[in-house]
Amino acid sequence: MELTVLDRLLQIGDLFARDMDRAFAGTPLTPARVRLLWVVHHGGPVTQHALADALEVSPRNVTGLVDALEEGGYVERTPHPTDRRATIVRLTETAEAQMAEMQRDHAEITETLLNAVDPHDRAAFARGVDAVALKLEAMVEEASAS
Amino acid sequence: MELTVLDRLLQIGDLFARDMDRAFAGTPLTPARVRLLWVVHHGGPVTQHALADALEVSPRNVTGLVDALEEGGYVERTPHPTDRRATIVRLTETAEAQMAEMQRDHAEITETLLNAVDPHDRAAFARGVDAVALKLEAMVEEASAS
DNA sequence: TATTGTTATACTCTATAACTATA
DNA sequence: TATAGTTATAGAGTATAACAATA
Repeated sequence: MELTVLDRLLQIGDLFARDMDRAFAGTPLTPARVRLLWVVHHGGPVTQHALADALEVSPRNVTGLVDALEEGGYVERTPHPTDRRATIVRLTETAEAQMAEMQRDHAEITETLLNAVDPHDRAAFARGVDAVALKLEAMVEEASAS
Repeated sequence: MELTVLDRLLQIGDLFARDMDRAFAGTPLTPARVRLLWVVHHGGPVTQHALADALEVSPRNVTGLVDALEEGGYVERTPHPTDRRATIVRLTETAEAQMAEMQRDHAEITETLLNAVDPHDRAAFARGVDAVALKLEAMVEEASAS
């Protein structure tokens, strides 16, 4: 069975996710937890509520993820300086270093994958990927509006 | 923050998954269950064990998915003609029709997305997607071998 | 002895609803 | 009255291990 372009695109996401999974096997890190760390790494210390919004999950879900990450020594809960209801989540030094390394790996993988594309095709490929992502985004938005 | 090509590719997978989710909201169909139906639709009636291999999940997991799908009227368990240990899973007519429709939608989406790519870029884009998928597949295989 | 599917158990991700402390 | 986070509860996906029936 020949794979369509869409199949290929979905396959890429799957492969990448599975590779990430494998990379964190044996640690308490799971995809959802890594995603939280990734968001805090990029956005800096943040309240759990804002984190729930950023991850598009429920506040309750964030509580569980932060619980596990705190116990594993990846994040710290510190009180909000002015709002005593709120909790600020920040990465520990270990986690910060780990995310920085992950970011380097990410960049390296991006480069390796792009190098796998014929040099003459690269620019068109990048434009195509952009166009498809934007189109799909618009389609999903339109669909969820109706 | 500018998105890299890899980010875009991952975003495409995410968007698509979320759209599928939304499409089956309100039914007992979930991503894992739809995936099982999809595999049976394409491969035909199959034992649960073979299904576990195809889906790359545990046999126990298949039992649960088939339980739910059987209760919902999407699949039927029938005895294997010669091996009395084994169970054959087949789609009901309803599910078969639903999967056929999904396949048509899938093809339509593929076409719409490709049409979003500049005609001059299309061939190069398709070649690039193929190259990236194959490269990533090779990378994952190599990584899991070590 | 090996294989198929199931029961038993457990962990993770996710959600909604009710509650507490604070704003 | 509204908001931040937690407790309570529940469903889904996943895994391993033990087991029964069959090959």
